[in-house]
Amino acid sequence: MVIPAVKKILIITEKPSVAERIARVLSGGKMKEEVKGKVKIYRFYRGDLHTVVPASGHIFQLDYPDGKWTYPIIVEPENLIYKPIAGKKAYIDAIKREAEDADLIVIATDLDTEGSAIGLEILEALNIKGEVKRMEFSSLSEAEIKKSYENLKNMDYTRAYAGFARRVLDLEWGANITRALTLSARNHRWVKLLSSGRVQGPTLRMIVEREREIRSFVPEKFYVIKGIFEAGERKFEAFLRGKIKDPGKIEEIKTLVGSESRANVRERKVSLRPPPPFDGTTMQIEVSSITGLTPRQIADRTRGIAQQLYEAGLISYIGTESQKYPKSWRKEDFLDMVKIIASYSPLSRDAMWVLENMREKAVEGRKDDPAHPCIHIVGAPEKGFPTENHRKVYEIIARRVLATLSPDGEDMRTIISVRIGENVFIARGVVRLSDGWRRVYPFMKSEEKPLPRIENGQEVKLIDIKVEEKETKPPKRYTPRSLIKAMEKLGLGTKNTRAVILDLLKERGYVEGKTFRPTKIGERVVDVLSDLVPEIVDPNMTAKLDEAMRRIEMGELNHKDFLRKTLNELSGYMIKFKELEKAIGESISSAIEAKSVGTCPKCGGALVLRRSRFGPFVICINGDVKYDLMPKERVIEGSCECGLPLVAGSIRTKSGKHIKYERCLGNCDRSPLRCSNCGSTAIPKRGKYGVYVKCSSCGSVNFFKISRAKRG
DNA sequence: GCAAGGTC
Repeated sequence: MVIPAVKKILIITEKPSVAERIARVLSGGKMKEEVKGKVKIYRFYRGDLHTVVPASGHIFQLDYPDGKWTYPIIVEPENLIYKPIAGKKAYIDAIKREAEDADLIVIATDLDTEGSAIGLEILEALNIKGEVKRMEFSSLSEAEIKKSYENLKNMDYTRAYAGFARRVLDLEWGANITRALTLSARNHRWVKLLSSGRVQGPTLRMIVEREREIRSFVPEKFYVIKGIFEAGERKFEAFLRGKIKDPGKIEEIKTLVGSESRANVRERKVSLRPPPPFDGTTMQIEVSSITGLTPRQIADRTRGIAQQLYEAGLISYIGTESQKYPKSWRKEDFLDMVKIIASYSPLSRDAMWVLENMREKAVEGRKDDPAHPCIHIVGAPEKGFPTENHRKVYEIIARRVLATLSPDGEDMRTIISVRIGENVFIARGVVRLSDGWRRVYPFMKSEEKPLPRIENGQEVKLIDIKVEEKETKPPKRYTPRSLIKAMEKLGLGTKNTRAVILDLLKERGYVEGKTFRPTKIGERVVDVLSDLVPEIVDPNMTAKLDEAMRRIEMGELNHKDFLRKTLNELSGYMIKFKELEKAIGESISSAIEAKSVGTCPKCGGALVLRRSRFGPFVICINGDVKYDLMPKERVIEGSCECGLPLVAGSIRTKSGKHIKYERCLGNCDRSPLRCSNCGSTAIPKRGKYGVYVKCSSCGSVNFFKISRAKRG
């Protein structure tokens, strides 16, 4: 008897949820789950032995081989290395172990350049040899998973190379420019890090340019002219069309008072479609603006209100990016959902109304997510809600769902225009004809502005003119939202990275405030880069990269050729930078307002207050001395007799009493903190588990809790 | 100490 050899097929996915889904579909639900470390892997037989193991996004990071922190540093792409990303070890280990005895590796990461690059990085970093295939699917429907599995493709190397080229370019340009900026400034002033990159650069430039537009803005006066008209018994107001800048025009218009003319009245019915169902992001934004809760309170992964509603089985997955209902849903499924809402008494009247007036097809939005449908209702609470906020969030989501199944609303829009000579006055009105979905979802603004009934052609008389003086306003600073939109328009960053990059600009000290005001350093960095490395502050670089990636993927362009060319360009810029390093450094560092808190005892330079993730510290601008502050201490006015600044803080004794204290930054003898045992100077220290006070002479340790030391 | 991109 011949026992047929069973092969081991290893399927590697981009994330755990996809591993689970693929295993479930291909095994018909009969897979076995094994937990390796914190990673869940799945095994099943389908003829051969199949193992599905997830990655977690990128698990290796492209980096320079260890070396000196200098520039220019241009490394051939093949000499860059893949470093394991901290925190991803469990995934790396699981994949490595499962790949060892696999006969066939199937890369089942997302079907885009980044997904293929993740596949390539796993193959190369783990040195996986042998047969490799690619599973190509763009949705996680059962049919598509099965189809892609039955039609395995060759590994899509060109697509992966396109992603690899992006990574190399971003790393080498970013690291070179960051090092160049930082090192040049450091010769003059102490700076932590001055970074830039393909996305940071143009984004910061937009912020700086906006600020300069605001600064150079000259307001202009203009006039809004309102005519009061009389038509028989009725009166209405209409605005003169056009922007009036010439005050002489006002007098001219005033002479028209008393004129008669005929009204031109146009009416138009408009239907207003319901809004689409929520995806995760729009849910957060909208629920936050209706309730005043912060997006974090709503969607925090562990304690968020919506997250809890999801875990309680009341709403569907909130992390979705889809604004579409499940593709498999038929009319009955929608009816079932509305019935669930109807079973929740505060909404049952509205839900019943929707059942009676349900539209043919639910309204859906453009955004889609292969893994999850839009946020919808899956259950009703049995015994109310734990808090009022839970109730509010649930009801808003339920109402949103109802709205998508409700009929259009209808408004009547009226425009009355009156011409007197060359001047046209216009009045606009809106009246609600039917609420439609607005009955169940009353959160979107739609104001009614009724106008008196005027017939088309009716005679009207201008009886008064009112003038309001106004000024043109400068453009507004960016808000996080408007800036993210602007980035999106230019193709800068991705939906996952835009907000992260804005945080980074803040952390670097380039911008401050809620409305992105550039700091002096931010402006100087933009100026220096515009001058020396214009490419890195130009959104065009991203456009060029996108085009190159497209061509690499199509096989029209060799990624090595592309990289050679762009790294050559970079090298040219960096050589120029190095030559001018002194002047650049002076220029940047002159913008760094190192607010001095004292003078360095070693070199006499300024002492400045900084903050790291471990807490505040004081450092000499030349880096000669550095003093840590306890997390809640601050530098206060005046100085210790030894010349160093004084700091103030408070400690809590074991009995819970708070004691305020001041001390010398250098903990010299004048420090008022005394050991409770022997009376000599005691020094607060920062340890792993918090802050404690240790006596320098008798060594006794008093555990005063100042505050918990932050973990890195 | 760096970038930008995934995922959590």
